[in-house]
Amino acid sequence: MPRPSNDAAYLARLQDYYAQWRSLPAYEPLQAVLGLVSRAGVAKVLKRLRDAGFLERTPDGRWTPTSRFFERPLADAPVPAGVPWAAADSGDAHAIDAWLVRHPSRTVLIPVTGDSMIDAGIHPGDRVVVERDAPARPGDVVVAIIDNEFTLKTLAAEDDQAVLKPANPAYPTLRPGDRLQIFGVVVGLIRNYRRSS
Amino acid sequence: MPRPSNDAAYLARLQDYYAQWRSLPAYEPLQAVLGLVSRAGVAKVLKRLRDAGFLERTPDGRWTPTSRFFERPLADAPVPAGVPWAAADSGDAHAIDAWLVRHPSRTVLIPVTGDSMIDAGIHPGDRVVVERDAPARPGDVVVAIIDNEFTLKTLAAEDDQAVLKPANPAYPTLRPGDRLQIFGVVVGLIRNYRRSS
DNA sequence: AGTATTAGTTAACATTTGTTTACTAATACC
DNA sequence: GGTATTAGTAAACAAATGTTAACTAATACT
Repeated sequence: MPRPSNDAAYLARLQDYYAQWRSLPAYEPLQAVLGLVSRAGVAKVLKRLRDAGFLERTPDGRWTPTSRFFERPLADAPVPAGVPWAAADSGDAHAIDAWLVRHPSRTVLIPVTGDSMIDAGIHPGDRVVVERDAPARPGDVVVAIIDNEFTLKTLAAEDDQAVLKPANPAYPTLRPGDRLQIFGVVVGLIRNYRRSS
Repeated sequence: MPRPSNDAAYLARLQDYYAQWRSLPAYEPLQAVLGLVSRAGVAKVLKRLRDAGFLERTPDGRWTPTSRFFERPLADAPVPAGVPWAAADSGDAHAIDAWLVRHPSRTVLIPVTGDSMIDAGIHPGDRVVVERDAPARPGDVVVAIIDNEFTLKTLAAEDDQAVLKPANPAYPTLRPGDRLQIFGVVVGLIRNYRRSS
């Protein structure tokens, strides 16, 4: 019964625009982007895309993409059934950042030196994504400051004392006692196999 | 002579807002975000941030972040304990996306399942950054297609034959012979310790 | 202390914004 | 063919938008 919509095409145009400008246009420029003639039409398209889960509103009422907006199927590949589709092209490359960094102003990248956390999959040359002033819980990987140096360890509790455990049997557990100073919590990790820069 | 601006703080608030909403607010809500009282003040802040290279305009005049907006401070380890935050102000910054993704249109993210590469620090739940159609050399971690499924292994040469070696003694070396089909080369890896989404 | 410089405010402006209501037109199903 | 349903248009609206100009106040340097 209903007249079919080509919302897929509208979504594609919005994705292209957003990939280029990292922002959505206002209604009037959206007319041109979507190929419509009336702002009212634009409003209806946006509402449908919201109902489909691709858009939402910021606190001040602006339209903004949801995470679903950035999802892309694994195109052109002999995709085996059962392989999750979390692939991306250029449009999603930007989402790496957003996925790892929740509070940009408090987030710092720290290069990893040494192999004391190698059993946790944290290798020399990796960079850990560290959020400062985040609450650290036992089990978290944290960046602590010991003897004026950064050190990367797993926070643990031992007899009601906070201790720092390496993920490498060759290193000892640190028991800094009151001198424990936590710089931040490791919330992510990135590794570049091309090792340039 | 000039009165000092705390544009760094303003930028931080914008970054946090954008990280949460993937969009910049309008002038009036920006007053609240920035802690200003007048829209005119907002306009001046935005212009300064544009002049500093953090913001630009979309074709229809909206403010939008530049690539520089997404750069993260890169702390050097070790860092003097007294001034940990100084590391962030060292000017050494780093854009995660640009560092990991060199050819966006050929780059794909693939979630890691299984532990066959765990000794290489590639854990289940990680996402590998895969570049398709890149030349694969022995020693590279590659995504191969075996029996219609993705598999993550290290490419190696053995008697002039290409073989796929796992990084886990519990798994066998694969010798696909002519049936070896390489989907892409792993150029990077990202891990999110917060595991949400 | 004096002064040049700039951050931020206040007030006003035309323009644009997003939305609503009533309408037309295209489509899928019976 | 007939009809219910929805995509999109047209016109109108109040409200918010972005900008300018004149002003005040804080700061760094001499």
